[in-house]
Amino acid sequence: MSADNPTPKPVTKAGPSSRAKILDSAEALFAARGFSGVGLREVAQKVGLGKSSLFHHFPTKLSLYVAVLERILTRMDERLEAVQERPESALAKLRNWVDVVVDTLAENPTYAPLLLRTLFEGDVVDRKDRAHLNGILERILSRVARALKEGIAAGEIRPVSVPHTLQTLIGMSVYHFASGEFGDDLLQHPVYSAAEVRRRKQHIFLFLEHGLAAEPA
Amino acid sequence: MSADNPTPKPVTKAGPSSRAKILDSAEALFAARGFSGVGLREVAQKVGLGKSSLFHHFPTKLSLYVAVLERILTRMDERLEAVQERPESALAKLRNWVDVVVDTLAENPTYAPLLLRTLFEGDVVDRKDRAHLNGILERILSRVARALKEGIAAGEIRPVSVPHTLQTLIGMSVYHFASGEFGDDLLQHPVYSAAEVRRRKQHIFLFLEHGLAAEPA
DNA sequence: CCTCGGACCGACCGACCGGTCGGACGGGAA
DNA sequence: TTCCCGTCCGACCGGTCGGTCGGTCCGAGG
Repeated sequence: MSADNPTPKPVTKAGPSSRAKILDSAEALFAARGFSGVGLREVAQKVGLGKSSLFHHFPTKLSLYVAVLERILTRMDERLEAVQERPESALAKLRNWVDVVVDTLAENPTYAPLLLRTLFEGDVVDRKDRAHLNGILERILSRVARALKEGIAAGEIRPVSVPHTLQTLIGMSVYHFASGEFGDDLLQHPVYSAAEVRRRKQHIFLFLEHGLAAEPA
Repeated sequence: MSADNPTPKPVTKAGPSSRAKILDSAEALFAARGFSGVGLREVAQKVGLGKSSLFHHFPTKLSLYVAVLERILTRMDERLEAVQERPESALAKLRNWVDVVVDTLAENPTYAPLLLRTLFEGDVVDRKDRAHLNGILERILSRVARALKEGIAAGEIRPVSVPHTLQTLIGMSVYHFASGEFGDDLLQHPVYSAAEVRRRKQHIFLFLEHGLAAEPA
């Protein structure tokens, strides 16, 4: 069903691990052209293996795709977990998470496109795998949802709809880094350039705090 | 290159127009599974024609895809054009446009997924077609961009980055309606239900005006 | 020494892909 | 009636798809 153990045994010694190399190549290709747009021959060639060798590590093309997604979601979750939750204000917590999410997406240009694609290609992933991936995603989102609810209860945050706010946050971060050449054209600089990443963070922060309206002063 | 005239001649009489039926079916399938995920046999079967008949209306699969996109962008542009630009406040103009865009996306569930997909599958569309589609898109975005700039100049809107704000607006509207089952799960109701569409609009309006922070009062 | 098993490979399978071709059908003009 | 032309179709093309199969290679363990 879903991918098996990350590595059944650490390879005995500690090679560059074909499995990891396959995941790397597949991640790049799937991000660029999607599940149905990528052939296993291409993946194999990019890794430097024969196509049939892929099947020694992943039973089907789909299981490879799911393994790629699982690795991304797990890494994202780990990075968010590492952010200590000091008893700050809810808005400050939100700032921290946006900070980490944007950094992670910016450092790994394959993540945002791949995550967004999965929403569309969701029907290619069966219920079993979906449930598994949703579990990891759930952990990520629940952290943010909790902070939102606490902030609302404390009167620090407007009584917004939590799910709608989550959608807005995803849209502001994931979509932006998945917008590819279109985004590059719209901003007149590369979306993934250090300067634009910084601007994006600031834009999101200020938007969360003030919206678009100017200070009433 | 790009699709030819919307209809070279109105079909002589005015049949249900095979061409339009092909576009309808292709739009639904491409929205669900993307360019490479859909075969022309499937499109033909859904229309009720033989596969070879498709080639009498569109020279290649790609030209069909581009024609679908063109129709969507054109319709979206027409609906936005119909919104008269009474000399309102910039924020009120923005509200009007968000209103129209959300309505259009909500009434046509294929639009949002298809538009977002195109960002990813952009490399399948050649430069010629890209330029043509971007022209239509440009008209849509420039309207909003102008309102933003005017609002900023008038001191009504914070001095935000216009491109980043456009990205945020797209994320809040298009992404949300493209989020499929994931969105349905997150909200606990269908994203496209009338009630949730209304809530989405209100969420966006209030977010634009206030962000997340509670009134300082 | 021999065996065992994991990693790897080339050749091959049936199915399906986008696209072509020659012709059938049918209504309007001459 | 004849011809034309737009619409449509079935059969077919070369090529690629995901996946299978039999077998090679090689280092570890007895």
